[in-house]
Amino acid sequence: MTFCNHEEEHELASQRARTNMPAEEDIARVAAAFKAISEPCRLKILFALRQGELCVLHIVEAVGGTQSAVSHQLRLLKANGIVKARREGQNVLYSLDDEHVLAVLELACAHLHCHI
Amino acid sequence: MTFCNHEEEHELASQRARTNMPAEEDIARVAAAFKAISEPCRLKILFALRQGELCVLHIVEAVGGTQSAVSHQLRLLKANGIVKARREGQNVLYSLDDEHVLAVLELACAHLHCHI
DNA sequence: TCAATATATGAATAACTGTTCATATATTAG
DNA sequence: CTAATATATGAACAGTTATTCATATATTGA
Repeated sequence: MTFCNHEEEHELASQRARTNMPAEEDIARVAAAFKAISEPCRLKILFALRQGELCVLHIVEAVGGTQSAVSHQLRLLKANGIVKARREGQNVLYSLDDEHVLAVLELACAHLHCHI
Repeated sequence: MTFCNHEEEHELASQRARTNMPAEEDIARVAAAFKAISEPCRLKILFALRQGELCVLHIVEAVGGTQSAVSHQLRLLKANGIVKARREGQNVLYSLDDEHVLAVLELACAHLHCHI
């Protein structure tokens, strides 16, 4: 505690930071969710799904890459609650899990000043 | 185009997905920003900074780890526009870059049903 | 100027992640 | 049932990333 000789309000903030730190488990879940949407290929999938639900090969068309790679990415996105899937005959249709996902994307784009 | 035999609306969605896909450069920037906040250690830093600006060693106290590791993480967060820093004497005080950052965190937590 | 404190960084290693390839499973048409 | 189409997955390799260690830079007080 000999470090940081600035005002008392910062000391208090430091204490609050410790007491208000979320549980390790919640931190890990949030981190995993962000990691899921932190690769260009997976982000492209999400941007593609803004248009509505798409089958796997349509997603492959939209984002490029191989069917296998896209399928692996979809599994990761689904495992982290970013997208959901439903089977319709031979096809599996993917879509964004809920409105939070699109909201986060739009916030991020606003933050980075890119108009999408 | 022989795949995916479902309704016409999905075909149209697929076409729109291609035409409305953001530029590679924007995709990369968004991905990098999410990657920056996708590691537990860096997320803890952000949660700590909810309380206001903190010097490096207070952050180290709040999140654990070594000073060196935290400093590396802070550099990454700053390089991606997630946090900002200002020097005050011997200390460098870090804070969340703007209100978008907190908003994204809160949205993510709401999505995952964790109350923080 | 010298010592002490705070912060930053280069290099190396260890751990993690994405892609590819081959193949497996699932569904439907014939 | 068989063939064809759509989707999923295990294993291995390649590329990336986080941490550590040692050290460098910056600021202040004596």
